Amino acid sequence: MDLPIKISKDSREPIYHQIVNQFKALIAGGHLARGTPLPSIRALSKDLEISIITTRRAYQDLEVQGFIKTLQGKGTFVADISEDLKEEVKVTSVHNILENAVETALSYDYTLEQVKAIFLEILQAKEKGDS
Amino acid sequence: MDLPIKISKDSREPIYHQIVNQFKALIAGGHLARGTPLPSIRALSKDLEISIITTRRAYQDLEVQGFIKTLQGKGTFVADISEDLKEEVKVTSVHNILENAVETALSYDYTLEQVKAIFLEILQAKEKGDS
DNA sequence: TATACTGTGCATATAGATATATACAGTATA
DNA sequence: TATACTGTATATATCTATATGCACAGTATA
Repeated sequence: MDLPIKISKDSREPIYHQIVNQFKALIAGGHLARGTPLPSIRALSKDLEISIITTRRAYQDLEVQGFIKTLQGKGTFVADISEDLKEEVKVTSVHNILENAVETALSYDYTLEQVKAIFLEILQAKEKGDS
Repeated sequence: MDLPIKISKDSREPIYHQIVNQFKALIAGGHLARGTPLPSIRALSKDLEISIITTRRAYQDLEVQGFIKTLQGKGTFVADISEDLKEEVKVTSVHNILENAVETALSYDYTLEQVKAIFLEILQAKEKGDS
């Protein structure tokens, strides 16, 4: 299991929140099939150099939101969620953040045309060797 | 002076931060010309129902960043910043948030084409009666 | 059964945002 | 000059989010 979970300890966003969001994206995005075991809280904690409690909090949040399920003594696994739900999570997450970005641009007095132009530039940059 | 400063006390974003960002957008976006007086810290505090210290902190941050200047006893005013600087603030702020949104979409396994389609939908919605 | 894994619960530490009180100092103006 | 505005400084209190350490409990398996 070589999960691409990366956290920033300097970010304003809480660590447990970063973990939750990244797993949500991996699960809703289809990179983690149902039943797949997640790293144990101790393993992930050691890997990310954070406390067990922080990892646990992230896993608890994910469980409450229905993305994973934990079995004491056995481990933590990707929950059995429907494709519809995954799709809905994808759509709303991405829609919200994009809409928020547009709102911010408008608050800076950009016109819709300008926002579109900037956005298309960003996409073009991504199409080339950005990553 | 009827400033459109709105804060959310429930937001994860600190109140002073919300105030800073909104004034930045108003100033960089050209809605507040240089020399325009801002509300006094006491007036804004009362208006937003927050403490004077919180307002003061926001104003101090804005001053450090060069957007306003305060004169003891006189008040607080929009600073004399160049159009170039305003433009740079606009560009970087909006570019960053849009880029971040795209990154998030990619993390959810959307393709660039899909992101573009969703984005264009949002723009179209805005063009109609969204506000 | 021993042991080495899993997750769990509780009590606490730390940092940051915010609120409050108090006193001070500069400015405008009737 | 009186007063009613401005901003300033400082010290403290409170609340909350976040992170943590430690002891406990369930499970798998050699």
